[in-house]
Amino acid sequence: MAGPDRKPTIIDVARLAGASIKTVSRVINKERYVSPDMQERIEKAVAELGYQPNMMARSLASERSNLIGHLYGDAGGPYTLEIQVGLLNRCRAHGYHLMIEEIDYRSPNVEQRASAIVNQMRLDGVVLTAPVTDNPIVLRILEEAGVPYVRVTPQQELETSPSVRIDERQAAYTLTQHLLALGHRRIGFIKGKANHTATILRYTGYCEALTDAGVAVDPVLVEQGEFTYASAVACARRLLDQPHRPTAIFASNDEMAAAVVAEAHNRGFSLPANLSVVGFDDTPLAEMMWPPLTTVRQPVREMAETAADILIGLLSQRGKVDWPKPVPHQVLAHTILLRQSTARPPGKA
Amino acid sequence: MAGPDRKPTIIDVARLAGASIKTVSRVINKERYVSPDMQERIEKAVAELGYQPNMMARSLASERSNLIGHLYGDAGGPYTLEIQVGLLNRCRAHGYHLMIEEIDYRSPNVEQRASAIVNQMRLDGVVLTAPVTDNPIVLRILEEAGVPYVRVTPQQELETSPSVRIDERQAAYTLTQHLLALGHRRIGFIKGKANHTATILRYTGYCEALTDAGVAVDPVLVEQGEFTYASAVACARRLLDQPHRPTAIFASNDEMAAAVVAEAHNRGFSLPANLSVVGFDDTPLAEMMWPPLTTVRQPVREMAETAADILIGLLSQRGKVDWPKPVPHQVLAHTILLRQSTARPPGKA
DNA sequence: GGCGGGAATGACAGCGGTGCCATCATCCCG
DNA sequence: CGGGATGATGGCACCGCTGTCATTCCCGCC
Repeated sequence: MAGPDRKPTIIDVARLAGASIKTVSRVINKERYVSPDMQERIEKAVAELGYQPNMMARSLASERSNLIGHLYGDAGGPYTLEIQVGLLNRCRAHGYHLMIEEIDYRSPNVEQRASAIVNQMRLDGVVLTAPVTDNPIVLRILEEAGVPYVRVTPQQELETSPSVRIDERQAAYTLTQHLLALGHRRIGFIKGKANHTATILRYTGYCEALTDAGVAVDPVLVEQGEFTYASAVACARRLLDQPHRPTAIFASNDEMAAAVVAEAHNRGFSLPANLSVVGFDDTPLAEMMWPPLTTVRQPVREMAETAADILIGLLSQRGKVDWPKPVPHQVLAHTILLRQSTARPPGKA
Repeated sequence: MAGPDRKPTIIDVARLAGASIKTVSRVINKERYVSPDMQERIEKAVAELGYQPNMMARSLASERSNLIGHLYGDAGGPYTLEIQVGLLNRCRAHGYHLMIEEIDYRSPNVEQRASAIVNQMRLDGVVLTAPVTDNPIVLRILEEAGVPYVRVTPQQELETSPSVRIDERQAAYTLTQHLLALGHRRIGFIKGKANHTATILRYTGYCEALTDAGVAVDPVLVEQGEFTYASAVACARRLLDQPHRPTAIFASNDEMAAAVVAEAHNRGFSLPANLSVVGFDDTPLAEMMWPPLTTVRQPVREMAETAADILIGLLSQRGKVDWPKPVPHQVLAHTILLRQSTARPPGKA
C-alpha cells in the first residue's frame, strides 16, 4: 500500500515490467503480437500497481469515448428507468459507460443543447427514446456529427437509423378484441397525449378491432387524455356520466386506467362486474392496484437492451462509418396480460 | 455550412480570431484578464466555427472531468429515477454531466467495480444512494481515491462525508400517532428488508409512538417484509388471519401497503371502514390506488438536488481538498399526507 | 546463402486542451 | 522619475494514452 500517492500511469507499468509503454498499451487493449512471457510480466505489473487506464487520455488519443448517451425528453416514470436499466446492462457487459441527458424538447435551444451533449462529450453512440426519438432537430444534429444512434419506439422508421419497438397497433387491436369477446359493445377509449407516437397507434388498433367486429366507432366514447392520472379523471367522469355509458373502458396507459378505476370506485361501482377497464404498459402499478389491471406488457428493458446491442454491434466494427443496409428495425413481442379488471358486461353473465 | 469536415479545435479559433490558443482558452473558461475587444473577437470566431471544446482534452489537461457519478444498488423503482432527475437538474445547471453506474453490492468484486468506475472515469464527485450509501468497501475506495462524495439517506452519519436525509424515525412516529389519534390500538406493522437503513428507523418510530401512548408493542402484530409487494401479501395474510386482528396496518413502504390493500379487498373488506392502512414514500402508486393511501412523502428530488448542490459547492472551490468541518448533514422536511386509507376503527364511529 | 514475410517490440509524434511562467504595456505613488 | 502593482497576452511543456512507422529477430523456402 506504500508508494507514490500519484495514480500509476502506463509509464509506471512499463518501467516496472521492463517494457515499452506501447507494449503495455497492447496488453491493455488485448492487441496481437505480444509474447506470452511479456504479457504475463505486464499483467503482473498492472496488478501490482493497481493500474487503471485513464479513460480521458485514452479517448483523447483514440477518438473513442466509450460513452453511450441516452437522450430522453420527459423524465417520465418507470419507463425511462427500465430503459436505463436495460442500457446499463449492456453497457457494462461491453465496457461502455452510460451518460444520461435530458433534453427539454420544447425549449428553443434544443439545438444548442443537443449539439453540446453530442460534440463536447464526443459520445460514441446514442439511444433515443420518446419524444426525442422523433425530434427532427436532434436527429439532424446527430447525423451531422456522424454519431450513430438507435431510436426506441419511433413514430416512423427511417432508412438512416435502426429502431426498436413493439407493434402497438396490434397490441391495442388484440386487447380490444379481448373486450369484444367478453361481450362488450360499448367500449370507451381514452387517448394519450396528442401527437405522441403511441397515442395514434393505440387508437388505430382500437378502431380497427371495432370495425373488424362490425361495431361502429362512436366518437362519444372517445376522450382525449394526456397520459396522466389527472387528465384521465376528467375523461372518466365524462364517460361515466353519459346516460348510455360504456361497459368497458380502454385507457391508453396504466396511469390513466388507474384514474378510471378510482373514479369508478368513487361512484360505488364494483369492478370488474360493473365496468371493465384495461390499460397499456404494465407498469408496476398495474399489478398493485385493485383489481389487478388487464394490460399490455412492453418488454421495455429488453427493448433497451436490443437497442444497445445494435448500437454496440456497429461501434465494434469501427472503420465502417455507415449502417449496414437496410438498417435493422426490430419489432419485439408484446404480451397481453389478462388480470382481474375485465369481465363480461353487466347483464350478460 | 461549408468548410473542413474536421471538428474545429481551439487552434482554429485562435487562428481565426488572431489570438493565441491560451487566450482563447481564457475566454472559454471565463477567466480574467481578457480585454473586451479580444473577448468579442474570440466569441465571434467561436460562434462562426461552431467550436465546442473537447471535454476529453480538457479533462486530461486539467484533471477535472466535470463528471458526477451516481452509484446505486438495486435499480429500484421510482425512487432511483427521482434521484436522477434531481441530480440531472443540478448537473445541467452547473455544467456537469451525470454518469450513472449500478453496483451489484452482493457481488464479490464490488471492490474492482467501484474502483474501476471511480478511477477510470476520473469522476469529480459521487452521490451515493441506498444501499450503496452504506457499503464500507465503496466508501473506502472513494476515500482512497480522494473523490468527494455525498451520501443520501445513510444509515449513520459519518464525519468524513456529508449526507442528506429526512428524519424517518420522526415521520414514522407521527404517522403512528395519527393512527393512535383515530382510536386504533391494535396496529400491525410490516417491516422492510432486514438491515436496510429505513427498516430500522421506521420501526423505531412506530415503537416509540406506541410506547409513548402507553400501548405495548405486540410482537404478534409485527411482520418481517422485504419492501416488495409479494413479501407483503404473505405478511398481510398472517396479520389478517389472526383471531384478534389489527384494525390498522402500517406498511414500511407504499408497495407493501398496496399489497395489504389488495389482500383486504380480496377478503371483501371495505376500506378504510374495516381496516386502515398507511404506507411510506408517497410513490406515484399511493395516489393512484384505491383508496388513495395515507403515507409519508420524502422530498426525494429535492434531496438529490441538495446532495448535488453540496457536492458541486465543494468542487467549485477546488484547491481545497477536504470538506469543511464539520461536514454538512442536511435533514430535509418530510410531509405526512393524509388521504383516504385511514379512518376510525370499526365500532368507534 | 539470400531473401521475403510475419511476429514482437519500441520510438515518437500527436490528440486538444490547461497550468505555469515570461513578457510587455500601463498606471499609480512617493 | 524609478519601481512595484496590475492588466493583458503569448510560449511552451505536459496531461496519459494511441496510431504509425521503424526496427529487429526468426523462420521457411527456393
